[in-house]
Amino acid sequence: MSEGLSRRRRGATTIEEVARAAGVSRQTVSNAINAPQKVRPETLARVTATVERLGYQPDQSARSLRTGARRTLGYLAPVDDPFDPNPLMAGFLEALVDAAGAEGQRVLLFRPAPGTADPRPAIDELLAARQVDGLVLADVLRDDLRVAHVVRSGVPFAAFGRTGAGSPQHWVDIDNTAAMAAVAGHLAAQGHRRVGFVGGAAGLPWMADRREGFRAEADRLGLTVAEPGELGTGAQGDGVAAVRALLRGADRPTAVAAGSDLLAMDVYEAVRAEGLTVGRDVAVVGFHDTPLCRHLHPALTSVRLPLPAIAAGLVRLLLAQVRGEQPPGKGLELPAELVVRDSSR
Amino acid sequence: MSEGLSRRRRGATTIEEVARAAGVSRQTVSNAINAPQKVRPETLARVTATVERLGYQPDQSARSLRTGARRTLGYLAPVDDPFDPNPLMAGFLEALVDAAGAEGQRVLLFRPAPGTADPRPAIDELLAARQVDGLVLADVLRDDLRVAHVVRSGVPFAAFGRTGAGSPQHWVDIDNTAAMAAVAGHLAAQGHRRVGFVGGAAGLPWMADRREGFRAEADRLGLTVAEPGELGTGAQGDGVAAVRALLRGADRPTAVAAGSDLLAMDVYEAVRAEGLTVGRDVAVVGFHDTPLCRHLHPALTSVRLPLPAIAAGLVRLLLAQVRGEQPPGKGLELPAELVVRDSSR
DNA sequence: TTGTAAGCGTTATCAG
DNA sequence: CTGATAACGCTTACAA
Repeated sequence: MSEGLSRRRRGATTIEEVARAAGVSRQTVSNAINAPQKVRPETLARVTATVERLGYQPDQSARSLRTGARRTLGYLAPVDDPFDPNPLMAGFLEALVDAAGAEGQRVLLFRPAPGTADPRPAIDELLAARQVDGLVLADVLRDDLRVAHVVRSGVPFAAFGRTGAGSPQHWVDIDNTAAMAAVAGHLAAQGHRRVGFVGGAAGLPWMADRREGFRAEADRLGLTVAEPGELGTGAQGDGVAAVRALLRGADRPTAVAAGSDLLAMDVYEAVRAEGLTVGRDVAVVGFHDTPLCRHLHPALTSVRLPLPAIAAGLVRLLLAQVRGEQPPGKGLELPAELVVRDSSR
Repeated sequence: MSEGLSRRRRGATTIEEVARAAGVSRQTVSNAINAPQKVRPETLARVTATVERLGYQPDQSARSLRTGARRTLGYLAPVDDPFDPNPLMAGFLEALVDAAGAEGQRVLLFRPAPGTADPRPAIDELLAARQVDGLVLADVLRDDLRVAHVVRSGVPFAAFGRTGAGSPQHWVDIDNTAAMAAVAGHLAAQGHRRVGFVGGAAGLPWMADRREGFRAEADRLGLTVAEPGELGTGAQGDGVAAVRALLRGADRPTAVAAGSDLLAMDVYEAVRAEGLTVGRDVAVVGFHDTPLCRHLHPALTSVRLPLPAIAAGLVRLLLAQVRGEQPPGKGLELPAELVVRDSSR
């Protein structure tokens, strides 16, 4: 019986104890918590006070076993390229935990087994053990293995990033196109006529959207857009070399928009290497508004993602499915905000 | 009864179904999973195969209710200063999830309610609902409110960072002193005689250790150490100004060690602003080895934290307590590795 | 409105 | 080594 003892030692108050202390039955306490309108106000007050006094909370395992609801959302942490990690992972997670908490949900982190790239076994395990009510996926591609898998398994999910046309449109994303159009507009308003775009590794849908959004608006405004040639992500220096080439010659761009703050750092270096000054000779704009921006000199203008709104949207989308409601048939596209700093004014 | 139906829809295989399919009783299946040595090998094989085939995993809620073990560790996400976020949050979390997973544990993220600074109510809630077996705390100070609180509540915990002498020594930390001694040694070996240290906001114990470790070893090696005056964290530019002052005059340091990679960025800027070149006129060393290092020009020498080992140590420490074993009476101090790049050679 | 009884899926106890 | 029975703490019909 040392087992029951150790459990008791954790100070776990049970519903039974609350009931006894309040002079009512177990079920009345349960009702007071889950269906207060079923309890006479005066009884409710007494029970609530007792709950408060004893610091009682229902045991989540017992509750889950009975109701089937885990009150927990799983977040599949992407396996990052250490060279180019998701710069928002930490901030997004914090926003997600807050948004989930506002709906009474916890966030459970999980990852593929180390050394494994395929996340599907990890997903299956989590679902088989019934530890979550739904899943949040980040960095979702149009054609994503994870999405296909969770759709097949039937678990509620919500994606940060867009799913393909064949999949349920359970996603939230920022409007990359509009954000970069705003960047182009900002640069035009500052008087720039020749602008550059640095997007890094091709193929990522959000990067493609940023490029297109920038080019289209720049065209509309009569700006000339230049892009460097191949620009690998990660390997140091070659990105800089490509941007330097862009900055040579008489008709060099007077402003460069980058697809991420890290890429903007490369642009800073290229500008310096060409003997020019960021913010005076060449304006630079980044993307993500990481803490980095304020540590660069001059401070970097960047596009800020509405992380709390994104997280709230994902949680709402997820809980709608958990409750069996029909989620909206299309994704949620949120605006991102341009934060202007000295690098572009 | 639509409730039972929806739960069933999730495809949850029960132990009962496995037992039927394998032609044994429930308990035999349970034994096969939890105490294989109690089951005759041939039966075990049959049961295991059936478990595999049906993708069965015990329902974690039921299991927790019965055994008291949640198989889940709580991670209290620090409320970051957006100006100076913990640069390792993402990487540390990934390591923690991996380390926990290796021991069959999940990681549950939680935070104080938004707008609240005091993490204690959030801790109490999590414990009252019995959702975790133990807690991981990060960025722990010698005299930490959170530590005092969890000690009082009696829940197993492990701290990244050091706890005060009055608290249980359930912590893992890097050897900041030795790491910075290694930095001083490295700079001395490169022929530097006058070196600087930039530590940012005073008062943080790890920063104090870094400073002391650096100064002590520099002294021992006969180096002259200079430090800037007040150097606020966050507010842009003033840190740079302080470092610039340090770099003026004939006996300027030829190398500067920074207490973080972000501070090293300020040093880069100060060096440039003084018309000098990083890596040639002034060597620079950072701390944390964030992805930033490889995006700076020249690439930044930095101190890499052994995140997987730290995470593994924390999990081991935590599980020892959960199992009722006596944890070691002192903390675990792990070495950090100096990664030399072009900024200091 | 309250109390009674049942059962969620699992593991531990104890008899075979 | 295997099979019946009880219990973990809770919620939800159902009857009072």
